[in-house]
Amino acid sequence: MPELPEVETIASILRHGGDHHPSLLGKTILGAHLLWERTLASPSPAEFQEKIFGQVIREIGRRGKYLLLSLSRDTLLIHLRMSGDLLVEPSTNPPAPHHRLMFDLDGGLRLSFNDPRKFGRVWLVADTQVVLGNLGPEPLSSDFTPEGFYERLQRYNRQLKPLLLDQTFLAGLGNIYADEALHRAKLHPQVSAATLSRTQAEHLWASIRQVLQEGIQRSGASIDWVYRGGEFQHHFRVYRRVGMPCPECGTPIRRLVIGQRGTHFCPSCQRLPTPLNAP
DNA sequence: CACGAGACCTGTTCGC
DNA sequence: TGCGAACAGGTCTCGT
Repeated sequence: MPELPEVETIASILRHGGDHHPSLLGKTILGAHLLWERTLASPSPAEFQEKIFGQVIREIGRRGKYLLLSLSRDTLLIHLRMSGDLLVEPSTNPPAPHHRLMFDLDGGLRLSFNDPRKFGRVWLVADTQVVLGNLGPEPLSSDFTPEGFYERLQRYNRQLKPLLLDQTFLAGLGNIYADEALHRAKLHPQVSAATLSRTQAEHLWASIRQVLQEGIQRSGASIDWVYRGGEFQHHFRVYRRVGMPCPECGTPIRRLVIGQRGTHFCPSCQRLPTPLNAP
């Protein structure tokens, strides 16, 4: 589920409080219950239990698709992968189906990591660089510039779609926002990054920021049974809209598999450049 | 270096 | 209706 806008939305809810719970800032972690072993990436379960006890949640942030809870001594990093979600509930609730890790907090609250597909991972580390060290630039930060983006695109003779999904190239884009950004930039997902003109690169840069900002503004996208609250799914222009008309030109949207991911695009607005030596 | 396949998992939806 | 196939917001590892 969660790409940058969804993780940002969850971080914001945990930081400022939600409909039925207060902010988690200042809460003390009284204990952890690990229900699916592999959810905890590091350290060992025993060390995790021992280290997390008594730490206070000081800050709640995000880097790429990682949720960051800065604690008294360490940082708790959470990656939701495909189906993960976080909820705050009374600590007396019985564990719901698919709960993988639960944190008891003071005030009778519990922070629960729910993840049907079990792909999500949690780390407790002193140094976040161990986990976040290879991430690419943060697309909404001021140091992500159109000039720098153009120069980095030039370095890769790779198809655009898989490159945009590569978190070491750019942090936070996932399948939905990559498809939506490419459509707004009128670029075919299989165009080689290195062939983009300066203007095309700048257009893509602006499109990426636009879709992410709109996603955040609409509290993310909610699809299927995972994650609730977001509205961005009502504003997709191509994602999962096979056969429906392109909002720009009316041509039916098509789907391709690129890098093992379903890819949605308008075959009219997003054309592959014709080779110069074509017959 | 660039790319594809397979793995990790469970649940929903689609097609016959 | 039933049942298997296809598909799903992500990332890692291996082989070519």
